[in-house]
Amino acid sequence: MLDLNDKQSKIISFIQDYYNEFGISPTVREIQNGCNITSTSVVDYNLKALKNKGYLDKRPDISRAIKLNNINDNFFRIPILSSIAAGEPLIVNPEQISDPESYDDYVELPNNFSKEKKLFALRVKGDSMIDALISNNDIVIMKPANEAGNGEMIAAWLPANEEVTLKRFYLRNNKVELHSENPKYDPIVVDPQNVLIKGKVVGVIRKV
Amino acid sequence: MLDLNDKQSKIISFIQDYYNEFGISPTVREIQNGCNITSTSVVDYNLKALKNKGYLDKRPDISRAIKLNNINDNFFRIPILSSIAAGEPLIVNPEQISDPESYDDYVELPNNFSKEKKLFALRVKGDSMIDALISNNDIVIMKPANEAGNGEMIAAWLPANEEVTLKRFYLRNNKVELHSENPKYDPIVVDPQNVLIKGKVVGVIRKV
DNA sequence: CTACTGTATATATATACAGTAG
DNA sequence: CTACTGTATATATATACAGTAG
Repeated sequence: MLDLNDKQSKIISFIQDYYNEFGISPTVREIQNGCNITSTSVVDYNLKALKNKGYLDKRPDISRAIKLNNINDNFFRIPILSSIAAGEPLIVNPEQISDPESYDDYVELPNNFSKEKKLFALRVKGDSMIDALISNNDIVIMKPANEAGNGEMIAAWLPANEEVTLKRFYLRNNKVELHSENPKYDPIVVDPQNVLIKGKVVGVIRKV
Repeated sequence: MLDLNDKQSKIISFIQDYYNEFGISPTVREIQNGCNITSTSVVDYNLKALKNKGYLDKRPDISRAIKLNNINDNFFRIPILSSIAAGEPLIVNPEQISDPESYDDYVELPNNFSKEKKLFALRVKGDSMIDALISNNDIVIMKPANEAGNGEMIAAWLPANEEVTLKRFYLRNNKVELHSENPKYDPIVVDPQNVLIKGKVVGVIRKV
């Protein structure tokens, strides 16, 4: 995508927000007022520029016919932060996800999947959760969380190993036990300060 | 929902179709022409009636501000026809699904889930596919199909048992073998004429 | 009452146009 | 050239209004 100046990105945001609120696109005049622009000509001028840059489409002479090229109002996008149990660290904290649009790898979920929209996803690598019916390449949908109850399926960051892993959480005798759902793998037992819970599993998606 | 007369359901369909094509709602005049209505007043009159009946909403004096109350353009709805391996027959053939909107039980999938939109879904009952990582209450997304290749996961109708079952398909020595993915269950071996393939599994969705 | 016909009209709206500044 | 200012204007558009028919 080509760069946008301040005015143009403000126009895009305004159209997006207006669309989210009303389900239709704003008029040139509404953009003018909403973005504090001096005249409709300037809006027109910048809309043409945005059209040339590929950010939107417009039907001529038709009211409210601006269409942003990546508008999606009926499902929400959550980023696939990284793979898990594959040695790669989570690049960012799930709490710090600012703009899901900026991630290349994502899944889109219908709005009725969950009321909670601040979810993220991880692609599962390996077979450690096979007995929980989660296999290699499945996408797990996660809700950000810092703590967990016994038996909950969580993604945890292990600083010692520098990896994120998908496990069932148990706190026993002041130790955190992370259980795989595969008899091949023994539980990981660590002190609580050596494990950082990143989120809880709220769904699984697999394409066959 | 209250009943609609011919003209009003035609108007609703026209708005829906127009929206699907252009991503915005039509004007009163476009509805007039598209539905062969004599004057804009009649459109206005019927739009008010439709608003009162709850079929749409409208912002006054605003162009193209009609919003159908159940418009969904970014994901598609597929019906959950019934449960499988639970003794209940499939009520209809998946090929005969006319209007996915008319089913009470459904899942909504983002448009990018599959190019094929004529899918249906079944809710899994039982543990016969546990080794394929499909468990009780999972929803399997199916593509309608009448035949299958060896090893494919299919939903099949067994007239003798009057049930739909989820199995892996194998054709060996002129017999159809339907294999569970659970060592607890023996394969079902039947003559080809005693089994009707209904669809192939294309996805699995589970909410935790 | 409901369900229109036919016409008029105010305004919502996109866009053109003549300048201006760097 | 780019990026505006300020104004004008054609038309796109929603809606009102006076009737009419059953």
